[in-house]
Amino acid sequence: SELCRRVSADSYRLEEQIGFLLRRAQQRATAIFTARFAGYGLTPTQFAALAKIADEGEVSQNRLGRLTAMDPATMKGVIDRLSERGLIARRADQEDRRRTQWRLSESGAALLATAYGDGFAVTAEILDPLSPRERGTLLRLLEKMV
Amino acid sequence: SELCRRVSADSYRLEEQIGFLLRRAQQRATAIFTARFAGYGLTPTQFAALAKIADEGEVSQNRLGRLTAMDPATMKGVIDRLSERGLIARRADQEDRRRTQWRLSESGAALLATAYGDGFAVTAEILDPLSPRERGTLLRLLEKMV
DNA sequence: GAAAAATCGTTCGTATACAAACAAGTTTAG
DNA sequence: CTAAACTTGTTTGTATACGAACGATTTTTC
Repeated sequence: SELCRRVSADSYRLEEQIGFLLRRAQQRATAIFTARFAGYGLTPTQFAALAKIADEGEVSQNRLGRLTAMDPATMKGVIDRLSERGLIARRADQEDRRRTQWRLSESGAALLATAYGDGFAVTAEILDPLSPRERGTLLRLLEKMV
Repeated sequence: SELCRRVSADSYRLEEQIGFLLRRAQQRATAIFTARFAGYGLTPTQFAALAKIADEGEVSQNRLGRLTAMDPATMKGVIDRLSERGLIARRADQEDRRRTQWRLSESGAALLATAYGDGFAVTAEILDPLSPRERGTLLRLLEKMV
């Protein structure tokens, strides 16, 4: 139609745009994670938060957000849900009264210890379509782009 | 501490997991898009929907969802917002009374005609950290992985 | 031709994701 | 030392994203 001709989209192909490909790749990655972690009831961001708290031992909410690439508003929701489930415990910071420090609870540590193996399995499944060499290349290029 | 030792996360590095890298890459891509498209008031998914409707001329809601990689529930929200802004127009399908067909309105076509250029600019900015050769490699690997 | 299966669009609930504005507390500049 | 600037965490509002369940309709199967 006249309308379509005028828009003239001949050269813009959505399927080839990096933004669209990244969105689809992340959808697939999330689906693989969700299937594997159904039994834990953990989302990718919740698992990332637990893993980083474990790395740090004790960490403030804002710093945890920076380490896991979540903004403060998003971090609050993730922390609230982990806290409600008793997987993490808070401690008021004496030196800076604005801060809340978080650490793993006993059950959080136990859950995470079991879940790590599935974390590796998720990564392996996501990368399965690629050769070992391609996997390294992809990680390197994504790292360079971010 | 005992808790940390037992979790033993030494080998799981969040920063190197493909899922985490994809999430960060998409965050950056979305931020670049949002900055460039602030004047249009269009989100990445809304732009993708408009571009695909333009490609198809007229398309059903479910088919549009498949073309833009959105599930039906997500598609409904995107369609509703585009429709409320008058950028797309509906038509009841005579052959299949379950279907709603969508096409660009005059203003939607006009907006999209201008926006394509910024779409290309967004792609260019996202890929800017990579060499031309690396850009091709990244697209090929993402395509293979999805 | 009737029952079964599939498709289309909708609704609800939960979970990121982020802009914007805010209060409370801490650090820095002059 | 004090005012300005910054940091920390919270709240609100909007927009994906998807599982699950649903009614209406169409297609397939037998």
